[in-house]
Amino acid sequence: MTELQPHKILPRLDESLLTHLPPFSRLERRHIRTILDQATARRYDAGVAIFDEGAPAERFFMLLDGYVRVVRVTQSGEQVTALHIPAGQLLGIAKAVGRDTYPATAVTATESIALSWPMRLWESFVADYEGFATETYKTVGDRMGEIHNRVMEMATQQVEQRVANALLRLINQSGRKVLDGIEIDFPITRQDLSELTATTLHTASRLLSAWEKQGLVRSKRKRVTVLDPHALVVISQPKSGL
DNA sequence: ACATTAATTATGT
DNA sequence: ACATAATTAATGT
Repeated sequence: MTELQPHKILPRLDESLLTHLPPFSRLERRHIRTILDQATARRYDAGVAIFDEGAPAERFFMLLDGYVRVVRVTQSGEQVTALHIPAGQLLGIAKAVGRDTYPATAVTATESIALSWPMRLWESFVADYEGFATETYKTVGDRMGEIHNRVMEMATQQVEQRVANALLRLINQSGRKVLDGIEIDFPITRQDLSELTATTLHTASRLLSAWEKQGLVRSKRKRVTVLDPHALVVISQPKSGL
């Protein structure tokens, strides 16, 4: 009890942490080694910001465990969750989109572990490691596509369809199979869901309650399980005649 | 077809 | 006991 250390750095990072992750999977062992030797590992409690929107992008991250939400704040001060990022993906890669500040805030949805590197290493990673660039730009493209899809949804679909779609995406990207359905693998509130779909907490709550009565979903506080994905797919289809 | 306001209840530390 | 989450009804645009 005499030596209090705020947080411990993990002793030695094992190469197996990175070998199976897309940005690094094609690299030779010695490359992985030098990459790991330059990395800093940190553990984050749930609900803390890994970095803040607008702050100088000093480091980029690889999420090893947990989930983070990428959050932006509008002029009027409302929070909007842009997307969720599961373990195994890069994070805070401002340089990949030509920025030197973070474009959004990253908040841990669960307790998480991430590696990080100083941003000055970005160029050398891209230059030195075959496949790193292509893989990361692919994920950037995927994310932009997803955000774009949501913007389209906001304009065209009704609330009921949007939250149905949001739930379907969440179980596809971050779902965990349980006995009778697929549970969203991180704590998510009605508020979160409403931010994802640009509606109010109350509407999201009503829809969830209604679907629960119909046996499509089951939810406890902060946990949502989809029991009948197909029924949600049906709901997510725009109604004919509009 | 939704949001907003407000009151009420449930749930987790 | 307290704060946070979720439900529900009433009212507004």
